[in-house]
Amino acid sequence: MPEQSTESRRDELLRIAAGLFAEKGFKNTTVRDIADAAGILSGSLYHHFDSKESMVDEILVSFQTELFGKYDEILASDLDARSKIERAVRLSFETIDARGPEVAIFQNDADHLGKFERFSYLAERNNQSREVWMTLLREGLAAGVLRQDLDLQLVYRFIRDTVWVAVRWYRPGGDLSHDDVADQYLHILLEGITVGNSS
Amino acid sequence: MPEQSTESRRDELLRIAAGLFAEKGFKNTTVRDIADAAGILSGSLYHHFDSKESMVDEILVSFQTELFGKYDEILASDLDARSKIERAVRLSFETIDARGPEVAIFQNDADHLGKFERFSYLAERNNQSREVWMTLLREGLAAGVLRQDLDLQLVYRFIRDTVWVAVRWYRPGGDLSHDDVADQYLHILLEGITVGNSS
DNA sequence: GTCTATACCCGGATAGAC
DNA sequence: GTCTATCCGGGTATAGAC
Repeated sequence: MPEQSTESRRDELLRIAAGLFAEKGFKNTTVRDIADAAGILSGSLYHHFDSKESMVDEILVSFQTELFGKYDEILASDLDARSKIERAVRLSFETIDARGPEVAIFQNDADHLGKFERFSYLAERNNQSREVWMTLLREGLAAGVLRQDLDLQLVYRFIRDTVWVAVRWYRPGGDLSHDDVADQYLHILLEGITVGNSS
Repeated sequence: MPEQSTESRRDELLRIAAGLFAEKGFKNTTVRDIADAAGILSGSLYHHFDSKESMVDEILVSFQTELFGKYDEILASDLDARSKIERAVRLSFETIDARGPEVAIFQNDADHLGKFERFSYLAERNNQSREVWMTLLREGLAAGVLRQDLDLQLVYRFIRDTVWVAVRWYRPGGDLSHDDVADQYLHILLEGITVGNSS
């Protein structure tokens, strides 16, 4: 078994920290909180990491690298316009399922962290995300899939906000799978909640 | 003029605090921040308020009293089921427009504050809000306005999350009025973004 | 109603022993 | 790789003068 799941102590500490950052917020989580949860003392954390900032930095970078790799796969695929939008929406709910803490940190703390130079990549990723979605929506409009009277910028904002906000209540392993949630959400997004709509 | 807009010093301080709580979060806003913004020293705040907690408490209570009064008006009105849902959605965007800071505080800090006894009313209001929306949705279903295959609990969560999340980007006095945003959002919610849907 | 001065606690981070 | 001990800054809150 060449790739066994040996989580290094370092990775374990990052996972513990991510959970706490997600739950309480970055600033409201103390290094003592993290150390307590890991069963060590706060000073010992500094054997592994420079600072609390370094920890959240590492968490966010690795998360975003993975996520945007998947967005790029969707853009590069030969799916039709509607299917690409569906895939991108489903990717969000899969990500909430698999990487909930990272999504929550991003939702709650990215705005604040982004003000510091060290985290300037957060704003770049934000722009990149907008470009991905606007490309998908424009393709949908050009393909005649989307209604012509939509304000695409506004549609983008709604989708961006709504595909991620479920991280507040979704719990992996609960009654609803991420696929169930994605099905319902796509149905609402694509066809609305009222009767008399197509498909 | 019997009701002139004499904002008391106390009210002014609460307004300043609300803006800062909304921008930086409750815990990340210091009493010194508030005092600086008000042009006084931190010690002087304690002439007006017991504590920082009292300030956010007062802000949240008065906001919620006002908001839920309006929900009750909608419930008690003789509008048809679809119109009630539309009114409730529009009320959210009106509230974001008129009381943005309070909405933001509620969105960002209510979960955390709600863990303390002093703020237990937040959980009660949360339940009350769910009851309002579930009532409206059940009326919509009974009236044949909504699709029968919807998971109403899930629809409720989506609406709850999405009608308030616009507080993150909406700016009063900008290009889009709250009515514009509500129009577009209702269109998406009720009929979806794809072509071939009714009305 | 505001200021001065200060108490007290908790936060991130460090140095060096083990 | 962890612990002990500690520094220092900044946080909430208080007492009393003005």
